[in-house]
This record gives sequence, C-alpha cells and structure tokens, in this order.
Amino acid sequence: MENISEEKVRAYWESSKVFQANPSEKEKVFITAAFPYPNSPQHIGHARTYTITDIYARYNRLIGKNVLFPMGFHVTGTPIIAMAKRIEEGDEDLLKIFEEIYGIPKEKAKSLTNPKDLVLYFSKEIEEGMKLLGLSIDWRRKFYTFDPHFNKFIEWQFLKLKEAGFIEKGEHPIPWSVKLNSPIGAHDTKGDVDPEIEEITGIKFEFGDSYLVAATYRPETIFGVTNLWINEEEQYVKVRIKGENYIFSKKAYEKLSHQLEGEILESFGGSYLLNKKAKHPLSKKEIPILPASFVKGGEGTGIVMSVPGHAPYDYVALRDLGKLEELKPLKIISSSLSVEEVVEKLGIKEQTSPKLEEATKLIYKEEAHKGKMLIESYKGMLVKEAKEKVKEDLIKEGKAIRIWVIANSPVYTRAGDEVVVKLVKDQWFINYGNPSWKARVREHFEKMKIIPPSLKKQFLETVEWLERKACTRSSGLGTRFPFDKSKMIEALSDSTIYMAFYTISHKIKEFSPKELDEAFFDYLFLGKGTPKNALHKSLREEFLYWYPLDSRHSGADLVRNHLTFFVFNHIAIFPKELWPKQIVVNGFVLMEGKKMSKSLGNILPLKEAIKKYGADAIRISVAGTSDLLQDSDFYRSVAEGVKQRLSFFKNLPKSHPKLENSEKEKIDLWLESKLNRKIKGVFKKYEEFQLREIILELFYEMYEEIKWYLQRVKTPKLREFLKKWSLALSPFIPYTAEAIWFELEGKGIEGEKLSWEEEKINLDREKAEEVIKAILLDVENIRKLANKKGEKLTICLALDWKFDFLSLLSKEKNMEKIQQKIKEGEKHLIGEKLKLLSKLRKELHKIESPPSKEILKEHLEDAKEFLEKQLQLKVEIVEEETLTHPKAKQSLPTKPALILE
RNA sequence: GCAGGGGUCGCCCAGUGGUCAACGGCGCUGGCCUUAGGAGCCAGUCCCUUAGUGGGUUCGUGGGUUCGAAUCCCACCCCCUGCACCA
Repeated sequence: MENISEEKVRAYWESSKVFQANPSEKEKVFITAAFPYPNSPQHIGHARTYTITDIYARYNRLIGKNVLFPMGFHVTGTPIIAMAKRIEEGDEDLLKIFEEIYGIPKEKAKSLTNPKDLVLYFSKEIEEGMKLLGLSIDWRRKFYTFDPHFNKFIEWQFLKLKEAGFIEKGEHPIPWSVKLNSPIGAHDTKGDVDPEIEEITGIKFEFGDSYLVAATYRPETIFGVTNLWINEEEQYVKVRIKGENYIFSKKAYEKLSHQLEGEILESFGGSYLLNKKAKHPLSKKEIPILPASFVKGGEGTGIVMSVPGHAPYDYVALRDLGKLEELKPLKIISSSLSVEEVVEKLGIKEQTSPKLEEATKLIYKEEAHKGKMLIESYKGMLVKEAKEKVKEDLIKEGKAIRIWVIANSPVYTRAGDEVVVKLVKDQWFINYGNPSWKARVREHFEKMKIIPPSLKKQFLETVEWLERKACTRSSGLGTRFPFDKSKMIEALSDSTIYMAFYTISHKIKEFSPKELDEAFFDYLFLGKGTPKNALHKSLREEFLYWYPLDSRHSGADLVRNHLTFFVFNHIAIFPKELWPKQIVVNGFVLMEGKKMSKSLGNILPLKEAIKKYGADAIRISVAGTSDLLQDSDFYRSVAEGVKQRLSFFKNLPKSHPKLENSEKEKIDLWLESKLNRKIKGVFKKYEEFQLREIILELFYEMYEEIKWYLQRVKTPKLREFLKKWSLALSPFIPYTAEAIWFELEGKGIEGEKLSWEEEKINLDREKAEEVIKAILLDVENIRKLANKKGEKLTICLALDWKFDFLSLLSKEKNMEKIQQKIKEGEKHLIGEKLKLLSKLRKELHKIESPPSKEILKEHLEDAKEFLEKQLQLKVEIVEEETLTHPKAKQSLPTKPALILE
C-alpha cells in the first residue's frame, strides 16, 4: 500500500484554502518573515527562516488562532540589475553555476537579460520551492516591491517621515571609480575587497595667500607641532576651493578632487616650499617646512605635520636633519612611554628604518589608551576624547577640514583604476540619530519580546549607534524618491513597514495606482479623514484586524540594519498600539560543517534537497537540530536519519494495525504518560522557540520510546498515540501529520486543537519503567563482570520504610530536620535510617521521590515475562524481608537488589 | 580601535549555582541483523575500581566567592562577527 504522498497533501491544502487567512471572530496572529530577494534560486540555507516562521504559524493554528503568514518579493536596488547584466555579458562562471548546481538550462538562463524577466523567473522558482517545503503562506497577498501600488505606499511612507522631520539632505562620502563613473561596492573591485572609508583631519597652516593642508589621524597632537614635512621630489599644486587657496601634493589632489572640488591655480616642485615658513594655526608661530622621505605624494595630502614629541617618525627625521636642538620636541600628552626611549630601545638609526612602524604602534597604543592631555584647554582629558573634541573645535574655527580616504587603499576597480572617495551632494538621509525618535525606539525595544532574549542588548546597542542613513541611490529598481524623482529609494529603506501592506495587498489592486494618494493611505493606515468607498473602508478594517504585527522573523544578519530600521519606522509612522510585538532571529545553515559557497561547490538547492529527503526531513534538519541563533549544520547523514525515522512513524499504522480496543497493559499506561507529559511541555517550547528541544523530546526520544514500547507490549495500541503525537509535531512535519490523519481518520488536521490529558500523566509509572530498564542493564553488567550467565534472577523489593524514607528525603533537604524526623519515627529503624542517610548524604540534593511501592510491584510483576524472555532467566520478585542473602539488604526503592544465581 | 558574541569530554555542540562525569550528533569499539556491504538496532567510549548502586581528576589560563561552580566575581590569553548607506 502506498503512503499518502506530499503531492496529495499539497493538493488538499490548495483546495481547502486552509492558509488563506481572512478576518474573523477568532483571535488573530500576524507573522512575517523577511521577504526573499529573487536574484538567484534558493538553497537549503534559505529554508531556515521560513521554516521556523512556518512552524510558528502552524503552531498558532494548532492552538486555535487565526494566522496570517504572507510573502512577497524584494526586488529593490542594484543586485538584480547587476545579475541581469552579468547574464547579458555571458558570464560563463555564473551560467555554469546555474546549470550545474541548480539545473537551469543554459538557454533559459541566457534569456534572463531583462531584470523583470529575471525577477519573474526566480520568484516563481522560489515560490514553488516554498510550496514544496510546505510553507503555510497566503499567496493571494504576494507582491513585488516594484509594483506601482507598492511604490505609492512607499511614497506615502516617505511623506510621513518627512512630515515627522526625519528626512534630511546633505553630503556623503562614498567609494567611487572615476573610470566607471559610479559608486563602488566590494563586488566591483579586484579581489572583492570592500573599500573602507575613513575620515582624517586636514589641518590648515597659513602660507602666504594659501594654506598648506597637513593630513593627520591625530589632530590632538596639533599642540606639539614643530614643523611641517614635505617630499621635495613631489609636485605640489595650489587649488582654489570655496574662496580659499589650499596646497596639496599633485598626486594627492588627484584623488581628493572628487571631494574637494576646486580650480588648480598653479603647480610647483616641492623644493619651492622647502625651508620656507608656515604659520601654526593656533599659536601663529612660524614653523619651518622640511624634507622627509617618508612623506608619500599619493597619501593623504602629501603634507605631514611634525610632532617629534609623540611621533617616532618625526623625531627620527628631525634627528637625521640635526635639528632636534633647534626644534625641541614638545610633550603635550602624559604617557609612560616616551618617543626617545622607544627609538633608543629599538635601536632605530634613521627615518628609513622599518622598525619605525613598530615604534609608532607602541607609542600610539599607549597614548590612545592611557594618555591624558597636558595642554591647557584640554588638560586632563583622555586622548581618545580629546581627539574628537580637538578635531571638531578646529573645524568649527575654520582651522581644519574633513578629508576622507580609503583606509585599506589602494583598492582597484575591475576597470583597473584606483578607488577614490567622492563626496555626493544632494544625498538624502533618514535621520535615525534624532534623539527623541531614538528615545521612543529604545523604550519600545525594552518592552518588545526578542527571541532569543540575549539579542536585546545588541538591538539597544544598535539603536544608540545609528546615525543618519543614506536612503537614496542614483540607480536601481524600486520606488522613486518623492522629493527628488531622479533618485531611487534604497533597498533597506523601502522594506521597513511593508508588513502593513500585506494586510491589504490582495484587495488594493482593485484601486488604480493613481487613486493611491496621501489621503488614501492616511485613512487606511492612520484612520485620518473619510473612506473613499466601501472597499476602502474594508481595507481599513482588515488592516486593523491584523495589525500590529505579532512576530517578525529574520536571519541574524539583519539585526543591525533591517530589523532595527523596521522598529524605527513603525514608531515614526504608526500609533503606539500598532507597533510590532515580537522579533525572532535565527542563525544560518552550514553544509557539512562548512559555509555554503559557490567556490566550494557545496550548495544544495532546496528543490533537490526536498526531492531527496522529503520536505518534513528538511524542515527538521534546518529548524530543529540546533539552537535558534546557532548556525545549524546540514548533514546528509542526519537528514537521512530523520527521513528514516519519519517513515518508521508513518508506517506504524500499517506495520501495527489498529488494535486500540484490546485490553490495556501497564506499558500502555507508561506510553500514555510519556506522551501526555511531553505534549504538556511542548506549548512553552513552541512559544519560546526551543525548537531543538522539541525535536529532541518529541521526535528522537519518542522514536526510542516507541521502539522500546514495541518490545515491551504484547499487542501494540498506537492509534491514539499517533494522532496526538503527529498533531503535536505537525508544525514541523505537516506532511507526515496530515498523512497519518488521513490514514487513521480519513481527514486532515485542520481545526484540530492540540491538548493533553493531565490524568494520564503518571510519574510513578514512568519511574517504575525506568527500574525495568535499569535491571536489564545491571544484569548485563553483572554478567560481564562475573563472567557467568546465571539461571535465576531474584529481584528484591526494598522494605516499606525505605520508600517512605526516600520520599521524605526528596522533600526535606535540611539535615537537622531529617534527623529529627528520624528520631520521631519508629525506634527500631533509627539506626538503619541514619546509616542509609550517611550513605546518601552526598547526593541528598538529587534524591527524587520513588514511585509508590504498589505501582512498582505491579509494574514489575507485569514485566516479569518480558524480563524472563529478554534475559533468558527465571525471574522472581520478592520482598526484601523474605531473603537472608547479604545483597538483599542493599535494596533501595528504585534500585532493587539483584541476585543472579 | 569600538561594540557584541564565544572558548565544554577526538570533532561539532547542549548546559547559566546543586537532578553534571556533563544532552544530542559525528567518529571509534564490540554485539545483533544481513549471502555480503550499506542502512538500522543494542551496548560502550576521562582514569581507576567493582557481580551493578564506589572513588579520583575534568568544562581556555590563573585567582576569588560559596557547604557546593562548567555555571557567579576579578585578571589574563585566544577566536568569531559587525562598524553602515550594501542587500
């Protein structure tokens, strides 16, 4: 006989519309997972967040809630365009990956040169994969972030942000390629290096009608400047920028010109500057311009300020010139390390010495950590604070400028030119730095349920750390920025409140995009004004039914950006009662212990995995085998094991026909107790996302227990067990659960509520069974050690008082009180009890109450036949007092003495 | 550098004051099953001891708190992640 296939179960879900959620009388739960970005097919790694979300959705249905779990596609930004472009260029590596790993025919892949075609193709792929995986999604609500209706919604979002004063315009430095005339990310560079931008300070030293701009990482050392350094071999230029003349090295300015636009007035060799004087911006003292070989024309500004008191390079260079007497090093920072000593100790002879690097590090580390300023207006301030303060003060007074450099330079683009920093004007920002906004967000985070809870700290940190975030880009898919239509809204900014859109996305298409103006959404989401018509009103009602969002799910990589923005934006736009309630974060999926990557070729496509192991096995493998935040490791052998166990459970109705009406045995009571107790505990585990625990207890352990049960029982009665068990695990294994229910009941699990029967939980029964298991093991041990098989086993049940006494010890841990109780008891037992107490003293804290003697006895008698069969022995169960064998005295309630003869 | 997380029995990984010599998986050893292999099942896997319920030494290193610590505190060493305008 064939099992009910996944396909049939899926067809049932489809036709019964069980996942299409509509407002009702029932209590609602609204759940979303971060929507996928369809620029390539999905692999098992993608399955984790969605499976976890689905488990939660299905769990909530199982406890009678009306659950909405929708899905859409995020297509905003440049990666899709970049992918289409790579295809258009005929990127062989890419086409090979598509063909060999994902099985996409080359011809098909090659045709995806239009971003929209690409999106449609991959989103269809992904949707199919999600359906195969058994995700209980309401697909009627699907949308793409380039849909005109969605665009209108995002425009409205930005109108609201602007209204609240959170949208700002300003300048912003970005990595830039002159040759490509575009911003540069890691994927545009040779070797995929991420160009890092770093701010340095350019300090202005008066020089005739111009300023020599010295670049420094340590503006606080301005007070110790004795001279300037240049490289006499280099060319220098005088540039007019915003009405002032600046001097840089020529090579440096070539790079800086993209952030400091100006007109080159003249050009001259370094020797022109040599030995002339410049004015210190603070003291106005004249300081000489001297040559140093360590000054590189292409770095910084090509001009360096000399602080011999705190910089080994400067000290040694001055010494080389014999000018240490004339230009005495100034001590402006207190520190236990002095430059002289370090240079001396390392034996540095001249400015070309490679050891200078080390010396600089030593000095810098010491001063940055422990150093304090000695200079009047900053006296006593820690260096790391003074650094910022001095910089800001200098800039404010017009004595310095901000300069950005590529910190890990040189970085080269794929086109071959060096990445420079460009200052983008007209850059728009969302100002997450706004203090009152932050305060409200902080407050809400404190109240929100964050799972796992340990992440709350990280969220709060992120809130503190966020400043303004650039929200527009010059190109990409998505929504045009309403206040400057030449720009596109960037991808992390248009995905912050889209969950609200799901609540009405299936109905809003009835309106034309033109109708979706500010007033439309103001009414829909904020209840302002009046509805346009009945449909409009019903949208509002549906929105209010589902909102607020009850649970937001995503991978751990989105904590510091998306998830935090998501909360920020909700707080900015919606009233308090509609703010999100819970965030659930999960780790990634590794493949056989390694990160999945194209270069390793260890990517397992989702569809292939499902085909091979079945959806339920994949669901357990990605969601139930590791802790939530931990990266879960996908092992084929584990998936294989899960698959086999699942089919064992699934086949039980056939291998052990329904004999539920035959008389109950003691072991049946044991199984009932186990099952009901586990189900009782599972609710909390679902709520807290202790998914690994659930799988451990209800899947792996249950499997062992059923195996044991089948050994123990005479006629297996599994019908009720299977129904309950599959229901409890149905969030993980919906296909198996439905199949079992169809098999047993001729119907699906829809509408069934998970419950347990408290009266069936019987710990005594479970403990008694543990004794049986222990006896088997002990006999085996004894046989091994004694090296004899034996013919007869005598199990001797402990004396009554021992049961009572252990029961007392399980409750009373105070020695004095125990002793008192002993003395109050029967006189002739005092000695024995004290003896036993001293023996058990060490493990007193872990003594549990024993099962009742009646149940234990009954259970042992019941298992006698089983024991005899298993051990091939004659078994006798007797009371301790009937024996004279010395071993008999050792009997304890849960450890009956065993005598093997 | 700043921030967050982490170092556990060959490996991966649970465990936040006593039920911990420490879950689970992998690996390894022995047994069952099988024509055989694989899979599956059972048992073992820190050391010593013992016809089973006994003892010793462990949880990055070194100190401390406690009747009691993998778990709390202090110091140190090492590792991972993020530092944005990118999805």
